[in-house]
Amino acid sequence: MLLKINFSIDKPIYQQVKEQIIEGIASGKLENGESLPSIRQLATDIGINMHTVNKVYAQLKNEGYISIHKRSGVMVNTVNLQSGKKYVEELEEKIKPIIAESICHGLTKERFKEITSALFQHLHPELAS
Amino acid sequence: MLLKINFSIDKPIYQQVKEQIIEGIASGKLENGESLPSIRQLATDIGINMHTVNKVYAQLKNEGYISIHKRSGVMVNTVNLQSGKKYVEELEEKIKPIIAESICHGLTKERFKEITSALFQHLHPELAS
DNA sequence: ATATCTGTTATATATTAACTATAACAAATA
DNA sequence: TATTTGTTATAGTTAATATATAACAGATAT
Repeated sequence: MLLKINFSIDKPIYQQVKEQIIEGIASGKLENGESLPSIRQLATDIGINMHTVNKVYAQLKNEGYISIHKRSGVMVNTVNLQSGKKYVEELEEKIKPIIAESICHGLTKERFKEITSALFQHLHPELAS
Repeated sequence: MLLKINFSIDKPIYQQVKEQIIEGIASGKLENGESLPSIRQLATDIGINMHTVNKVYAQLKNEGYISIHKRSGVMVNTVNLQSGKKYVEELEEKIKPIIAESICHGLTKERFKEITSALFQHLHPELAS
C-alpha cells in the first residue's frame, strides 16, 4: 500500500499516515492479518522520522487497529474493534461540529445523507444499498 | 448564549469556542442579525485571554459566519454561507476519515445514517423528515 | 469635546505539540 | 553471532496555543 504525505498542508504528518492506514483497512486494501512495514522501514519509505511512525503505530495499536509483536512485526488486527455505545459516543462527538457547519451552510439533511452515503460507498463498495 | 470551556481535554480553547458558536447558529439559539459579545466582554465572561476570542472572531468572520464593525460590534451574518461545490469538497475531506473509522468498527451504512440523522434532527429540529 | 468602548495590531513570553536526531536495550530470528 | 525488531530515553528545533501589556483609530454617549 502506497502512502502519500503532503508536507505543505497544516495537517500533522502522523495524522496523515494514521488516517491513510485506517482508510486502507476500511477499503480492504489492507486485509485483516496482513503485515505492515516495520517502523524503520515505513519511515524510510515515506522519508520521515522513525518516531513519527512509532507514534502512529502506538496509537493504532492502542485503538485496536493493529497488533504488534517483536520481530514478527506489525499486523492488521481488527477483531477487537466494536461499534458499541462507547465508540458511537466518540463518533457523535467528532461529527457533531461538522453537521453544525453543514446546517449553517444550508445543507439539507437529505443532501448530507447523499454525500455521506457516497463516501461510504466509495470506501466500501462491496456493502449493499 | 452560554459557553462552557473544558480546560482538561486537549481540544484547544479557541476551537471549543468556535464550535459552540457555530452550533449555536446551527441550532437557532443564535439568530441571523443577532449581536455577539465584544471580544473583551466574552473573554472576561469565559475567563480566557482577549486574543483567544479575537482569533475565534477573526476566523468566523473569514469563514462567513459573522460580520464585524467598529463599535457596532459583532453580529451573526450567515447570508454569505453557501453549500456550493467548494464547501461540499471541504466537507468530504473532513468526514472521510471519520467514515473510514466507522467502517473499521463494523458500522453499517444504515446505522451511520441513523446516527447522523439523529444529530441533524437534534441540532435543527424544525427541519422536516 | 471628553471619556469610554470598540476592533485591530504589535510585541513579548510561557507552554505544549509536532518532528527530528542519536542512542541504547532486550527479544526474536537467520 | 549478527541482524532486525519494537521500545524507551534524551535532546534539540520549529510551530501552535495561550497569555500579558500596550497602543492605535474609529465610533458612541455623556
